[in-house]
Amino acid sequence: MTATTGIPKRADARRNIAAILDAATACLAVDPDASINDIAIAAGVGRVTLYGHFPNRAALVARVVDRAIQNSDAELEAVDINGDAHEALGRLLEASWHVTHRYGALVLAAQSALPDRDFRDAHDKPAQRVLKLLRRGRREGTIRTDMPLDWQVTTIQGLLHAASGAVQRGELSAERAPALVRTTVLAALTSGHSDAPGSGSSP
Amino acid sequence: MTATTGIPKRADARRNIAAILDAATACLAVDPDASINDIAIAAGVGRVTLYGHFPNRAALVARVVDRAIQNSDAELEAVDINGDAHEALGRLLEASWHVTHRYGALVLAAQSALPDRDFRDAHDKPAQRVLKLLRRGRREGTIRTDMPLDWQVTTIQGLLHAASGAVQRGELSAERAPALVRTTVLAALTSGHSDAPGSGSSP
DNA sequence: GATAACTCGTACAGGTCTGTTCAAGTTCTA
DNA sequence: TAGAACTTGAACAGACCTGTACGAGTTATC
Repeated sequence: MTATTGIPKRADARRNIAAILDAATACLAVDPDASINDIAIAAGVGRVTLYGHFPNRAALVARVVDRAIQNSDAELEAVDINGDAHEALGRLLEASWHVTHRYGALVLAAQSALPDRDFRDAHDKPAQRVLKLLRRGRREGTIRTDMPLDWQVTTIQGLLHAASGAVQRGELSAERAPALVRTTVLAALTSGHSDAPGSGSSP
Repeated sequence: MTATTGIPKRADARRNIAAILDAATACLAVDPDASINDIAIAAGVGRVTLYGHFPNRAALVARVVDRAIQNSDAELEAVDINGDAHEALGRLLEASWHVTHRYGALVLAAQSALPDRDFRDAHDKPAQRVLKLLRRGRREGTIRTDMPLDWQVTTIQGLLHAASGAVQRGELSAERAPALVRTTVLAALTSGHSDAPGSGSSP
């Protein structure tokens, strides 16, 4: 996706682009309606410079989201999905928490700035990972099957967002959040008896 | 709260005010950033007429939210809180679902248009009811006590919003939602064994 | 049916945001 | 060090929103 043009950008240009992308990520994660002006200022460049690198708001948001997805994907890819589905889901949840918390409301910015299709594709990808794991858990009997699979995904996303919001509002410490999300989601989706008292660190 | 002025409004004025309030509720529930223009059109009145009844956006939103809170409160007040806490919470959840679904994103409109204090007060009130019930459930041993009370409230709100969103996006039918919310929340917050298979209609 | 209350369209002022242009500077690169 | 690439502030046009003003037309109410 990186420009097919043979001429490489100048060093300062590349530096600025990176700064803009970083600033945009930070701004949009907090306020999905952050203006181009705010972002330019946060990046330490002029508004015109920003427009020199990104044709419009949508393009910028798209790039930011793209990068966020890529990073998130790498982070989630590193999670060990094998072994007991219950345990694996727990690990995936904690990793997902970090991603959700870091990128916060960015998803909302994407939703209003990107064409529906693009947004859909981007947001669905991480869901696939969860979906796969849930299917396995259902097959193995650790995940309850008396509710739609989609709803279980919705449940997970909902709780992740809720936790992220609570932390941002200062109602919950960022340290406690991942364990709580893990415990709560597992309790909600587990079929039989549920234990998982502490945030177990058993090797 | 209704104007202390002795002179009652004319009939058509009252009718229009009602129409504006209804339209505003509907518009804001879908898009918290709906413009005054959109609302006026939806209400079937001129923009100027709207400004004749409400001095500004904030005042209109405040009235809409006020009414929504009042209605919600009545609806939730009608729920039987007595008896088994587990069962009672189930009933309260289904009622809460209807409220959440009806007023959707209105809470967001309130958040950005109202002074923080007013908003806080309004949104905290319904939470009190849940809080009270959760406390009792914890005391009685039906609700798990190994996670903060606040988090449990957050969990409930998060799942309600998630369900509302899923229905609006067409991923979930409005009929199935209440039972799913109920089952899922109870599974998440119940301490011991959890049953609640079907959406029981046992008298 | 007369009068006050109400509505309506148009139009305006002030604000914010987006995206573009331009002319002048700065900095990388070769 | 020369030239191309890049940055920059100021300034503009266009869009949209809020809130206000006005004059003419409707409609409830007594």
